Amino acid sequence: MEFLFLDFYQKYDTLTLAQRLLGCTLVRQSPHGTTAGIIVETEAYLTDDPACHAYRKKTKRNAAMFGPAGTVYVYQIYGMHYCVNVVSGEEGVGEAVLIRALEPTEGMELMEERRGCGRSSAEGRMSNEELTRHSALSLRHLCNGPAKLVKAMGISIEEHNATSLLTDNLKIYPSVLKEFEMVTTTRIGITQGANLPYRFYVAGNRFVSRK
DNA sequence: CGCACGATGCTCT
DNA sequence: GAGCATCGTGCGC
Repeated sequence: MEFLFLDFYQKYDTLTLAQRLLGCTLVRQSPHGTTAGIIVETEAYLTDDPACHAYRKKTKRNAAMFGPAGTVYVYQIYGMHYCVNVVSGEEGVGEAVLIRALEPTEGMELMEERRGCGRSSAEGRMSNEELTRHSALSLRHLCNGPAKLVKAMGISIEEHNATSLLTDNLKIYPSVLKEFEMVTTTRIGITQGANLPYRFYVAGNRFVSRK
């Protein structure tokens, strides 16, 4: 199957792209192995939107947002976490789609290692039934948040910010979800532009960060 | 299960 | 110096 080409990122406005990315698969290839997941939750950040990092002007941090559609924008938040965006809209404008959650499909073991969710000492005392339940729980929490998926996928500012989604290192494949219901809500964790309905997720999907 | 809160460091004002 | 596009823990129910 072919990955998404430049025209996919170029032909939609940011709000539409945020919706069209649902169901698509984010794939990361690293020397340690391949990890992948279906995008199940996104948020749009527009240039005239006070919550958008590019709302005021171009700075060193947000420079990647002003690149062409299909550029990767990674930034640090709360001093210890990172989030990843797909740059959208016209080059030079400054808009992007935040990827908020993935349904893991490949390389879950590697994801666990990167997240630091290895077997705890408590698990040594669990019955098989408990272990199965705990494993399922871990899977559900592997990529159900913007900073979690960045860590699980091994995405970093140094290696990925301002790079193109058309390279093997990090790319996106077309939607694997045929028909699904989409939910639209306000965005999470912001104060400015808090009532704009710019968050989208796959209805009923258990890997979404929050309902 | 849900809610409250502290960690932690960079960026822009 | 304030403010973060967050997460994990700890507590109460």
